[in-house]
Amino acid sequence: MKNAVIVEGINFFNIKQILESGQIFRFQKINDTTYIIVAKDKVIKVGHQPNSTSILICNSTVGDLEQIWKPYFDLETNYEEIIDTLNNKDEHMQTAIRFGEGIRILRQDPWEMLISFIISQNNSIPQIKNCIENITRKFGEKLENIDSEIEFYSFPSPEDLVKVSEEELRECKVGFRAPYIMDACKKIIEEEINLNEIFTMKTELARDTLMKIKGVGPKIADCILLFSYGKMEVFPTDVWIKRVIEGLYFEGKEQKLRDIQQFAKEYYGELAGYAQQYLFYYAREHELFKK
DNA sequence: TCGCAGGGACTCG
DNA sequence: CGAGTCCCTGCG
Repeated sequence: MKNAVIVEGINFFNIKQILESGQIFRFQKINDTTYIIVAKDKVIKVGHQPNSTSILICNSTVGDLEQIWKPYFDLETNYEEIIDTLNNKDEHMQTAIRFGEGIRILRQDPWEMLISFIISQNNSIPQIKNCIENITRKFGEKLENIDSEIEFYSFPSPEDLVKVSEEELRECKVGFRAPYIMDACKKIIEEEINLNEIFTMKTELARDTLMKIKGVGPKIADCILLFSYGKMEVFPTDVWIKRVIEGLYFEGKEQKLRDIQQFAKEYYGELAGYAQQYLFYYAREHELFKK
């Protein structure tokens, strides 16, 4: 494989856990230790053996590694410290962390996350992936291939998507979310919302700003804040994590969304986002607290 | 085979 | 607030 780089000395990194913890939709599994990822208008292949401290990244230069992939994979963050702190909370958290201690929270593109999580509402993961792939194939541009078998496309920009009709969007099978996507495009193009400014906003204002877009409620806003803006104190609360928290900390009694958020804020503090990822991955893989 | 629910949010009453 | 509704399709 041409242009492969190796990163050494990385602990708490497991490519399968990172990609299958629900934060990313554009990846393809080759086998348990090899995945293709499409991000930043690039296609890379990542190879990593569990318990190894080195990561192989194909189709990357050393420059890309430093500028793009180290931040993208959150390799600069000290996960040992995060894990130590969360492990002190209780045995549930310890169990969840032991199961998914190689999870890292990716820093993905805000625009792509905005559209992707709008699509995610009341939808299943295979279906979400399909919609996004349809959109990239229809409105994106073909990316340089790393091995001629599969073709990948860039995620279309707001400028690309704003020209698209509702009917064309519906052809991508996004259904009732098509007007939401159009509203997102419109608000970005007309500069009612500037996605870059959200980086510098405090979390509350950032969330309120995102929620001005139709189809973006608290859960989707929090996903965007966590998975692309590095706002680690948010706690995206979907039906799964809600049942997990109710099951572990409220004797299985149903709570209001507000109560779950309040609990997470008090109990996990600025590490709430990480806690959410560990709990979510653990519960889903084991189908705990399934309805 | 077929009906149902799925990582929510909107819109009413 | 609470309940009903929303495209679409993978999965039971």
